[in-house]
Amino acid sequence: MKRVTKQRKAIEKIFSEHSIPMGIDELLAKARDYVENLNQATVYRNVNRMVEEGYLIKKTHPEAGTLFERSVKGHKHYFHCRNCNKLFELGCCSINESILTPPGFKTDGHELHLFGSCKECQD
Amino acid sequence: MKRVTKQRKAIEKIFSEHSIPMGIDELLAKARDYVENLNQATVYRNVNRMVEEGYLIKKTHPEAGTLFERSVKGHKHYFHCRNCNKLFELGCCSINESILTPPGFKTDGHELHLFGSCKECQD
DNA sequence: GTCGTTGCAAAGCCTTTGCAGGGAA
DNA sequence: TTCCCTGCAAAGGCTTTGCAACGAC
Repeated sequence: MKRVTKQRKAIEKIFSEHSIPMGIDELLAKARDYVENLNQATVYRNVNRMVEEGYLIKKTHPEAGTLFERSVKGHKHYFHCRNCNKLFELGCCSINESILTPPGFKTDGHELHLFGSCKECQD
Repeated sequence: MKRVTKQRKAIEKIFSEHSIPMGIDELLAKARDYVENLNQATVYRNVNRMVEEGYLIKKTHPEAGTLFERSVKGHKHYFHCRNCNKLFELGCCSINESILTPPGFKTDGHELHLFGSCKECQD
């Protein structure tokens, strides 16, 4: 049976407050505000379990490494700075999924990533 | 100055014959048909350089790990099956990047992913 | 001959795992 | 009390790096 530990609560809290994908280190740092001596292995174990449970989605970016985010079906739009590798959330768009979906396939969400330089990396 | 070694030629040849993304091991195995004692580190060094040169693109698949494929210019659109994790290529779209780009940011490309179930996973 | 490349092995990450103690139910 | 979860440290797996030898130019 599953147990609700303060470590797990802390990690859930982080994800409930941040919708941007996060790496293990970032997550660990934030979670340590709630659980001072939180261990990295514990974070790994929890996020992996959350992925299995379907609460999180695991992504791997060639440069940013492994990232986790809340699994939310539907629109997701990010601006990805090629220079500093930060992700920025974008507003909504008007993608017509059905036009793009191949026959026989069923679409339940989409993700759009823009690539370029963010404001701070323009110099 | 760059030198054209038989090792590098072998790796280029593999990519010119296969358009599907390949992992290091697969690549190494194939390339050893041409260069018997090809070393793994050499493959890593070459593909990394090819990525820098823009000849290859590095991707990470949740299950298959790190994959390399020839870079093809233009928009990239994939259908990602949530069930079997396969990627399918989609046709073109008509994204208006400038509408979505925040003020002060500069966009130079985008990627669109649809998510859902592929034809074979509908059952 | 020069100096970029390779092969080999060691070192570096990131992630997982074994184990004993701690804590939720 | 039970036994799942955590912290710690060690082990794994993938990737990079140092170094001497090799080979393209």
